[in-house]
Amino acid sequence: MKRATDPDVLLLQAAADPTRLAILRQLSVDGGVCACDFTACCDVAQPTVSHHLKVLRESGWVTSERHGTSIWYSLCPDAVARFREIAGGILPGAARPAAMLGSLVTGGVGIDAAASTGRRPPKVKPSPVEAQ
Amino acid sequence: MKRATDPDVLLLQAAADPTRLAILRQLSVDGGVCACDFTACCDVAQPTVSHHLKVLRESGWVTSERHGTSIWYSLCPDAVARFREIAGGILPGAARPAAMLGSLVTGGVGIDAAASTGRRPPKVKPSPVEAQ
DNA sequence: GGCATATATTCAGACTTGTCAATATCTATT
DNA sequence: AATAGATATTGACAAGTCTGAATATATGCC
Repeated sequence: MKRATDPDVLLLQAAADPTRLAILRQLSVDGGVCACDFTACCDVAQPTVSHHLKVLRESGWVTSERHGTSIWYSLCPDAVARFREIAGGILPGAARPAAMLGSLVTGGVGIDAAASTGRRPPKVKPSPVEAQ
Repeated sequence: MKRATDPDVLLLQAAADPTRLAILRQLSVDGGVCACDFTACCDVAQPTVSHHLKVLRESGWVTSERHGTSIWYSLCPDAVARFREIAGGILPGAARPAAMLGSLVTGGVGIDAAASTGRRPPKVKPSPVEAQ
């Protein structure tokens, strides 16, 4: 497996687990939650909760604060904001025919279909939109 | 590993991979992209691209459409919208002291801190907010 | 049909992840 | 200091994932 280094991917990977998403949602509802309470909402053993909390901590999703013997977790606003940005950055731009506008619209950032692969389109390479 | 069944988790899992996130972002920029072009933007072999496209297809992220020998992929608006909803559903509600309002606010959906674990808070269980 | 191109599938290997039992660490209380 | 409770760490195992080589399938053109 190619170890993920992109921070966005790390953030998504941390959220992409049933137990951890449940933890995030619980924190979203309750604001600050004692670590001991997650064993109930997630139906896993205590070491497992601790493991997932560690993953969330190291990926920047949550911060912890000790109070007596228990430890309280809460969401990290930066991570929440970044998550929204990632989601907001993906748009279904299916209306634009890539073959015609792709290189213009992307301005060199995106793929120039012909140049990137070093080959020509077979004969014509019609967009799925304009074809039909 | 506990197989994920929650559709939200499946959607996140599909996006939480460097190659697949790159594919999603490329689709977000270009609208409709020929499968052959992803090998360039992701720097992986053709079978690998095909594998990731399958994952994205089965998780509902993309739809495919054949045109001649090539196959065009585009983002599925529903998945994009759902992704935004998931992101929007996580809020850093750290301002609310869970110990005081938790059971009231969640109305039985969230955790009732005292009841869920079948035990009482040690002596007092102060919120990290009100403590200090 | 035969050939070339594009995409999908199969298979195997290396690596990662989720889980829990056992144990350790830390804190507060007596 | 001893004890009790909460959380973290270690270790091990099962299961999943990513990857690419080899191969199969599908489409279009001659």
